[in-house]
Amino acid sequence: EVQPCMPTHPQRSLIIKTGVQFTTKVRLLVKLPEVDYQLKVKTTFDKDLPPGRLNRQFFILTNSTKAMDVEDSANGCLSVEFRHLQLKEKKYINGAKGNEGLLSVTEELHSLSFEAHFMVLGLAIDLETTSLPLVVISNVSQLPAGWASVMWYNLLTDEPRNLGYFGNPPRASWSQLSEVLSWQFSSFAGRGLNPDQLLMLGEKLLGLGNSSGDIQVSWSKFSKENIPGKAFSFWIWLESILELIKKHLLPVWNDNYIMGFVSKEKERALLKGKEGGTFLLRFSESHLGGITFTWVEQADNGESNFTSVEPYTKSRLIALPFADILRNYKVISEGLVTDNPLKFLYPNIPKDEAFSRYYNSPQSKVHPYLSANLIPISELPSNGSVPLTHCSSPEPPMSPGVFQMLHQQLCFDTVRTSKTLDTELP
Amino acid sequence: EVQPCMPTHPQRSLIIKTGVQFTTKVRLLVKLPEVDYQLKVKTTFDKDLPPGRLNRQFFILTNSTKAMDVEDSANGCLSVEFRHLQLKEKKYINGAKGNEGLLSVTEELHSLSFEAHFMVLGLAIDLETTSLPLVVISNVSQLPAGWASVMWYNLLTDEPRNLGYFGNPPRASWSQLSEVLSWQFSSFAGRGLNPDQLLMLGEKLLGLGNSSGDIQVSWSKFSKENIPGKAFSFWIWLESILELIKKHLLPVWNDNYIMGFVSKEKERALLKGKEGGTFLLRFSESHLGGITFTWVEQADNGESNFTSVEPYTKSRLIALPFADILRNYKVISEGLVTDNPLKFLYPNIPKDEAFSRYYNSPQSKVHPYLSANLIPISELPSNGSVPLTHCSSPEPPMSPGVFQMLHQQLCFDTVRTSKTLDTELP
DNA sequence: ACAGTTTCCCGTAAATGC
DNA sequence: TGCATTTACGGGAAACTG
Repeated sequence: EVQPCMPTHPQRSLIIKTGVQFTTKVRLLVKLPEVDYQLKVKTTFDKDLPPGRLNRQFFILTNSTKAMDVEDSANGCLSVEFRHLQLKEKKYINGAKGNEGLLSVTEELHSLSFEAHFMVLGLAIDLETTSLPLVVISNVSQLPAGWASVMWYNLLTDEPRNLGYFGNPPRASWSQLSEVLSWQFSSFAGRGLNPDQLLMLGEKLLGLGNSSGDIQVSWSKFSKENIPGKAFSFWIWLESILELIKKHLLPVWNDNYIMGFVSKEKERALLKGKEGGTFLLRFSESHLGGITFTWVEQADNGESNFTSVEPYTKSRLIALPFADILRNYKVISEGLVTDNPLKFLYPNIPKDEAFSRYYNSPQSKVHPYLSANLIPISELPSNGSVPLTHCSSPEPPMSPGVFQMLHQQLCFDTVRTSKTLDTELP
Repeated sequence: EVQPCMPTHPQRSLIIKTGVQFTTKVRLLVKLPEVDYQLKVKTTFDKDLPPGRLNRQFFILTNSTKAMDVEDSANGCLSVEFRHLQLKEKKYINGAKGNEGLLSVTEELHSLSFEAHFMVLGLAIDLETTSLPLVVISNVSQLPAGWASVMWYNLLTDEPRNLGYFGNPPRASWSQLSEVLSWQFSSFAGRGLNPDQLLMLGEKLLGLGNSSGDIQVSWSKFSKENIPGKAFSFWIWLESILELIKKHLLPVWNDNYIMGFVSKEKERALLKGKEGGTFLLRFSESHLGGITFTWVEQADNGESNFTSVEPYTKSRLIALPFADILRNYKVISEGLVTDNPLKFLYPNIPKDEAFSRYYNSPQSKVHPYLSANLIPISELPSNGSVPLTHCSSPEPPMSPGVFQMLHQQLCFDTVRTSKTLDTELP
């Protein structure tokens, strides 16, 4: 009876930030003969609190009742769009905060309910429907964690409304999960992940050698516990890269010039023996939202030397777009500036052939002034470069597939600045 | 009877942004023998609207009545501090917006009133007092214009509450105004303006040659009309420099290494004949919030050649602090990188002697990576540098003085994040 | 003390009003 | 249509709160 409605861009709806406007729409699927007069729909947040009380309670600030109207578009059925809805937290007057412990706010699931009551031929009819589970956040910094919850829920259950889901969340198989991850990249950026990239992610998440069978991944391992030795979880790390791509690397990513997810070992194996100046682009595993490049030089004794630059993050890329960094990169050693060591994008694409379309022409020079530009540079420690060992790693493929299903379950309409949740009355 | 209260930092109080919390405090000056029980004070925004109705109307969102209490500090008199006050605009129900025309929102003056009523020995006593005129803004982008109004009001009138002031604002003499400008720099940054700098500002505002007598400056010329050929007024330009100093140049400014306000002509006159590589720092007159440097080179034929770099603005200085720009600046010409052309800060201070204390050591290098730095560079057009003419200009001095008076009239207390307006009951 | 969470509010962008 | 003004909200930081 209750159907989540159709998708366009996955703008991370189903996450609502307090104090920020959102939009939701309900459609009446059945044709009601004589009820095209005022049919009012009321929307309520967390209408029937489940018996296990929630940690936090919210209410809709703005007017939450509105009359249905014939829809503008084709089919002419009745619908209402609530705009400018806003959520606010109830202040627990007498310390009644249900603190169940355990669950973090981004694991707490909520819902919007819609009700309509009317009479047809002397018959009182009550309609009611409910949105998919929602996550409520108070700051955008919680959005990545909230989105992890929405993904995990919709990946693993068909229940339209199991608000206690994260009390005991099921595991996902790597094959399921890797599909969602690739879909995140394709929907959020435009290009998904290839089998090599997914393999690297699988090994990172599950440990080397576990990539053969279809291993189960726990919710905690995916999004809650930190990667060993790091201060962030797997998903938070991956999400920081999505963000970096979206803001600073979009065309380069979509044109497939960023290998991105490669282990350092594999990176060296790939570059080994390649022509001097061959480089590839890799996302930082040590810092959130960073991208670095590694290039190879062939020493006279036949050894390959590898050098990597400190990862560039958002703040650097704001100052200088990534393509311009690649274009003008220099190394300075004892005051001597070397030529750009980056010549060929792995395997052998001349750098400018790959990247010149993204170069920004230096800004127009106002006449009496010399232009003020920045060039990216690395200072070589005077004791010479750091030699690095290398090793190889395997790379079995992995095929896409569940895409359609996910597309249906996870996408939702978004209208302009605010989010739209779309639901239908039976 | 009504006295504006004492100053500490001029954090631009008297400007209130809608939807942002502010704080105000009232003190009872007379000792009331038997009234240390509940003495309630009510604060009202724009209590007695002047007959010429205001364009916009605001009200205090939060609770505006509070009981006086014995003050914590020394003197033990009664006072109330209203915290978390917030202003919201009234929506004119029936199009009653008084639109007097002419006045912009930052010229519209408002006020806060405070009232207390009580009985002493059977005598009903009403106390009432009012703040200095306030400017209400809705976005920080209006703050510079609002602050201009506050300055102009307090500079030129002693009336505690002439809300129609900007209907016909008086002119200021340049000697008065230049004091306030210098005071803005000293209070906002830490170092005021010297006579040479003020002279340049005077010539810029009044035209060359007008700097001898004590010319009158109109409000419009100061803050409303654009500088000829520019898209901003004199004050908006000056304020953009204050902001630049505060955010990016504070120690360098306070140590007096920024000449800043020099005409291009005078700049060249000063540098002419100086040792090659002598440079000085000048604020951009063409763009808001920009700083540039000009250096001189002595050609073989005995001529001086001057070169200036495109002004650095906020966005560039976020990427690379100004001192590091000076430190590492390079010029590239046909692929050849020259040494840093900046050698001596005018008149003859070796660059590193002046600026090395501000240099940022390149960030710690995470071991396996090469550091990722930016260096500031200018590309010399291949047709060679741009020759520039030069001329000299006079420089009579100008003495400070009214400082104390201004300090009393313009400073107001600020408490933590929010602004405080301080007023006293008679 | 501290970590998780919310609030605050600047500054940019977009929307709105005149 | 263009300009003046307000609203929206991301993002960093401070404040809160168990």
